[in-house]
Order: sequence, then C-alpha cells, then structure tokens
Amino acid sequence: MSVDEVAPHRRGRPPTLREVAAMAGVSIATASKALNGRQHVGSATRQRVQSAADALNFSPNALAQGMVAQRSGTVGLLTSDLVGRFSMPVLRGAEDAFGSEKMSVLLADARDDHIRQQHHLRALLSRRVDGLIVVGAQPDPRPSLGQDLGVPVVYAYAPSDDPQDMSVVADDVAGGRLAVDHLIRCGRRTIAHVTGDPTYGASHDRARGAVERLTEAGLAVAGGEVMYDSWSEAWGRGATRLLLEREPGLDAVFAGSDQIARGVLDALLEAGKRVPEEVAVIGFDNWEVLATGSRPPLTTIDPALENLGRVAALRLASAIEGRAGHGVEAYPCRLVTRSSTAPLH
Amino acid sequence: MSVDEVAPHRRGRPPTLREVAAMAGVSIATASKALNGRQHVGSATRQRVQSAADALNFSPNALAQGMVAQRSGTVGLLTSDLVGRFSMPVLRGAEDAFGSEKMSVLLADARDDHIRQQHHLRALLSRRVDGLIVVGAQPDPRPSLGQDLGVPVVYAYAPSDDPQDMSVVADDVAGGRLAVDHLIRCGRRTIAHVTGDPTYGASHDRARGAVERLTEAGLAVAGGEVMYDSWSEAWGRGATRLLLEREPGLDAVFAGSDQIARGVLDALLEAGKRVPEEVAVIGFDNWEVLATGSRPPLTTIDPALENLGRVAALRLASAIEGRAGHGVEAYPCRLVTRSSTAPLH
DNA sequence: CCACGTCGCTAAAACGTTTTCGGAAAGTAG
DNA sequence: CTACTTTCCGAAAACGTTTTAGCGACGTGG
Repeated sequence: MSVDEVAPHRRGRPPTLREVAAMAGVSIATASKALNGRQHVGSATRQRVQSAADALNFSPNALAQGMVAQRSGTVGLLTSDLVGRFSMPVLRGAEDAFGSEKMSVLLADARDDHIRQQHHLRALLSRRVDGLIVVGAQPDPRPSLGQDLGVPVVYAYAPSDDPQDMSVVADDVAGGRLAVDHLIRCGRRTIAHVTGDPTYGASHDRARGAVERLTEAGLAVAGGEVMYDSWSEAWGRGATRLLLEREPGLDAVFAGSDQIARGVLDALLEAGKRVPEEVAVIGFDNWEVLATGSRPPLTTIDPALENLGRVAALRLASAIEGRAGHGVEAYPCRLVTRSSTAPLH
Repeated sequence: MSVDEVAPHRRGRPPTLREVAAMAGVSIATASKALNGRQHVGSATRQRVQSAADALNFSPNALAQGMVAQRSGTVGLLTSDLVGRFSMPVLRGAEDAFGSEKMSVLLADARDDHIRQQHHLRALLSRRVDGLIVVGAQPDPRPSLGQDLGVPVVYAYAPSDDPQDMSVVADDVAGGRLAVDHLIRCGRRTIAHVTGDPTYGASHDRARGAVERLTEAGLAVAGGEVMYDSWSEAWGRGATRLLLEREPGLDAVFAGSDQIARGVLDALLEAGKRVPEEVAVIGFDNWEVLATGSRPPLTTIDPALENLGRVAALRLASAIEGRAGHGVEAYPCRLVTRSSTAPLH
C-alpha cells in the first residue's frame, strides 16, 4: 500500500502530521504524542514516527497548535520609535529572554501617532498575542493602554502613568549618582552638570542623583546650577564656553547625554583644556558611535537597556502564567570607563 | 431565550463568532458572511450582526482565519543586526508598505550567528509566515537561504549571492557619483576621497562612482589615490592630516561614511581650515545624530533605506501573489544638503 | 479459568474561522 | 394550482493540531 493513498502529498504545502502518521503507519494521535514526548507510545513506534518526521522535514503548524492550546506563542512589541536608539536594545533583550523556540515577537511601530497605535493594537490582539511589551521613545511616563485588553502588558523604558500597570525603567537617579560618584573618586572637586531638555523627567532625575552625591561629598554644582537646555552637541559646546568663564577651576563635567558630552569635549579641546588631565568628562547613554569616536573616547553611563528588555520579557512571561505584577521597577545603570575620565594623579 | 443558553460567554477569553451569531439570532455562517461583506445576506440581518459584533467588541481570530485561508497574514523579518543603524529604516519601510491591517511583521534577530539564524528560520516557518525579508548588517552579498524554503524571500540592503534570489539594494556607485557631482557643481576641483574598510564591496562601489564622475570632469583624485582604512572617526582625522600635507590646494573631501566625515571635519577645523568656505565636506549614510550635530552640519548622501524597505515589501507581496522576481535591483541615493558644502562663491 | 491492571494504540472532539451546498420561503409566470 | 426563480439562511466540511476517552491485547495473581 502506497503512502500516497492514505495521505497524498499536497504539492507546494508543508507536510502535515497526517502525512507523517501515514508514513509511520500509525494514527495522527500517536504521531502527535510520539513527537511531543508524551507517554503511552512504544519506543519502537516513537522511533518510526521520528524518522518519518525527519524524512518529510516536518515542522508543526504553530497556528494550529495555537488554536488548540489557546495561546499563540507570540508577543506583540509596540514601539513609538523604531529608528530611535532606545527601543532597539530593549527589543533585543526581550527577544533574547523568550527563546525563539517558545515565543516570537510581533513588531509594531506606532510612530507616536495615536490612531496608528490603535490600528496596530487591534491587529496584534486579533493575532491573539499572549502579551504586549510597550516601549516608548522617551523615558517619561506615557498614557496607559488600559487594563481591559485581555492580555498582560509590560511597559519598558517609558513607564505607564497608571500605577496599576507594570513598568520597568532605568534608574536615572542612581545613574546620575553613579556618574558623579565616579568623578569624585577620580579626585575631582569642581564638577558641573550640563544636561538636556528640562521638560524631560529624566533630566531632573539624573540631576537629582548628581546633586545628592555632590552634597554628600560636601560639594556644590560648579557654575552655580545645573544647566538645562537641549539634548544636542551644540548646547554641549555653548554650555561649556559659559562654564569656562564662570568656573576657571573646573575639573569635571557630567553631561546628561553622550551628544551633549561630545559638544563639551569639542569646546574643551578648542579652549586648550586637556581631557582628562585637566578636565574629566562623563556622558550618559553609552551610544557606541558617539562614545567611541570622540577624542578621547568617552566614559559614560550605560542605562543597560538590553537588561531592561530582558526583565520586561521575564515579567511578561510571569504575567502570562498568571502571576501578574504592577508598579514601576527601576534597574541600575552601569559605568563604562573609557579615556575621558582618569584619576587626578 | 437567553443568549447565554446558546453561546455562553467564556470568561477571560475574547468573544467568538459563535457568540456574535447567537446574539444576532443567526447561524455562524451568516454572521461570517455579514461581517465580511459577502452577499446572500439580508441588509436587516447584516445590521443586526454588525451591532452584535460591535456590542461584544468582536475581533476575528487571525489564527483561525489563517488556518482556513492557508496564509498567516504574517511575514518574517530576519535581520543580522538589530541594534545596527541599517536594518531599522528598512524594517520601518517594510512595515509601512504592508498596511498593519493585512500583514504583520514577525521579527527575528540572528545576530550574525549561523545556528541562531537556523533556529529563527525554523521558528518563522513553523509560524507559517507568508514570506521572508532578510536584511543584512553590511551591504555586501551574503549567502542565500536557498530556494526550497517553501516561501518567497526578498533580500534587502545586503543582496543574496545567488542571482536566482530577489535582492534590493542601495546603488552605491550612483551614490559616489552623486557626491562628487555635487562637489563639482560647487566649483571644487581638488577633491579627495577618504573611505572605509577595503574589504567591503561598498567602499569600492562608492569609490568607483566617485572616480568615474571625476574623470568625466577631467579631474583626478586628490592625494593621488582613494584612501581606504576603516569606518571610523579616527581614520577620518588621520587621513585628513595626511591629505593636508600632500595637497595644500585641497578644496573638497568626499568621506565614505558620516563617521569618517566627522573625523575629517574635526581635523580640518584643527588645521584652521574653514568649512565650507575653504574645504567642502560630504559624507555618506545620513546618520542623523552624526550629521546634524557636527560643526558645521554635514551634507551627506542618504541611501534611502526606508524606500528600500518599502520596495522589498512590495516585491515580497508580488512574490506571495505568485509573481516572483529575481536578480538584484539597485535604488538611487539622495543628496541631503546641509552646511558643510557650498558653492565656491 | 477469572478478575484486574497495564500498555499501546486509535477514534473523535475541540479550537474559531470560511466556504460550499442545499433547503425553505416567497415571489412570478404559466 | 404548478413550475420555476430568486432571496436569504443554515448545516457541515475543512484547515492541522492536541487531548480525552475508550478499546483490545497481554500479563499477573488468585
């Protein structure tokens, strides 16, 4: 009896369990159990099924599995900023934490457009994602998607404004503290802080951490105040020129972003200051292309975004299992030492 | 008769067509036809079904639809470099071209690891993606995935090494030509080309376009030869110092990447050259953070990666419909004018 | 020889849709 | 009143898998 009589090969389409079963001479049920390592299957039979599956290059239809299991093995990742630098590492960490075996990531880029976001949300829910990770483009709180989506949601990088939701974010306060701590350990005493847009909560958090640590060391911010403006190189340059007038004894600058730090470095070099011998500079973000290309390469605070993504994925996995959490969890930043800081001999 | 007797609400799970049908007092078949705009449904009935669906906030299960339609409405995007700058715009363009309604994007980051790539590939095929977009981290050809995957594949940015496959890439030769053309139009005559890693095909393509255009204008490369080394700011600085010795009359530099261009700008400024008055500089990539932060902001060649993603998606859609293409299609780059180039008054 | 387990396997239901086919009701023509 | 069309609707199959329930066969202890 030819196999084809029982389960003819459907040209162009992937093989089904039915064909595997036919080739092995068993029922579909037995084939399923054999391949999934269930018991109640003889070991000889299991072998035959396995061989048949290999021969046909069988791979189970995840859609069909999803139908019966009532879960798609899929999570949605809703981002507001796909080209941005921040969503990517998070995405990567998340993709990592779910092995590609059990979970796949369905990507949706909302582009900060609310109606586009609603469309994407509908599409993802229609695909019956088991959960959702929402990653913002800015570290500030964003509006909650609501509790009644039917699937668990974890917010990463940008927390939800609803404390009932679960959010994982970088600890900006601790990051600012870490930066200043490093500068103090390097023996610096006249430390300025040049940072970005004052409408960002993150600016203030980083500044708060920085000032706290300065105060503990009995120091004040050099220049008299934290300097806010924009996250740009140009501002880094401008602020530094001001600073050099106001504080001739300046020996360190904590920049609120790597872009600002680049500007600070440029202005210092232009003014004839040696970095790090005379003035140390530390940035924030660890944006590789900026930090490694500068003269000298930039010491900076790494917000550990991949880790954030990993944690978000773990929290989401827990929530899918039924153990939902809530509240905002802040994770520590990491100091990355390059050549723009060094001990004051 | 209560609706619940016919189709009780399953707590925690999304509503099904069965429940919608029950609420509207029709059969499942009729409900399906009504919602999908099929004929053979009375308009009053259609209304009732629609209302019921709205009331229940019904959204059809895409997995089930996929089962019967034999397509998942999903494409896989296999990238080698998720944090990299190049895959993202492509991804975005692709996401754009398929509306989120009909197609969703399943993301997989292979991280240049062959075995990881195989895993992801299996996972994607198991999810029965309707097609695959493969986007590389480098513009050079990459090994083909083969023809026997059962789904159409389009390679973007990095072409497949098998001409039987379909690839869409940026036209580096035309890009190099475009850069030099712009410099010549600005009245520059002594034009150097500092570029990156000589093992990249893209370096040579860009250089070829540049030299062709120079030759047409009766010019030779300033400094005597195209300068290859690495895609770094440091190399841009080093090369420029060399160049200033060899070619005192230098009035333009075409940098093979924006990173290199940043180095070139720094070195020129340090040497007291004014940009663009004395020396014009043009980069390649249009990497925003680098190009807009520099002093002065950088004129550069934009490889139009979003467009590449869009085209890749269109080609893939055609292939899914059965109209498969093959070969390498190169798409033009775009000149983005900022302040580092200007006519020689 | 009987009662009872255990083992290996299969038939069938279920998941949520779409589509095909047939049937009922109502209208129209003869 | 019959024959035929048209209009609207429902029953059932199909997609590919997992799981439940049940059925023989076989061994074992009495």
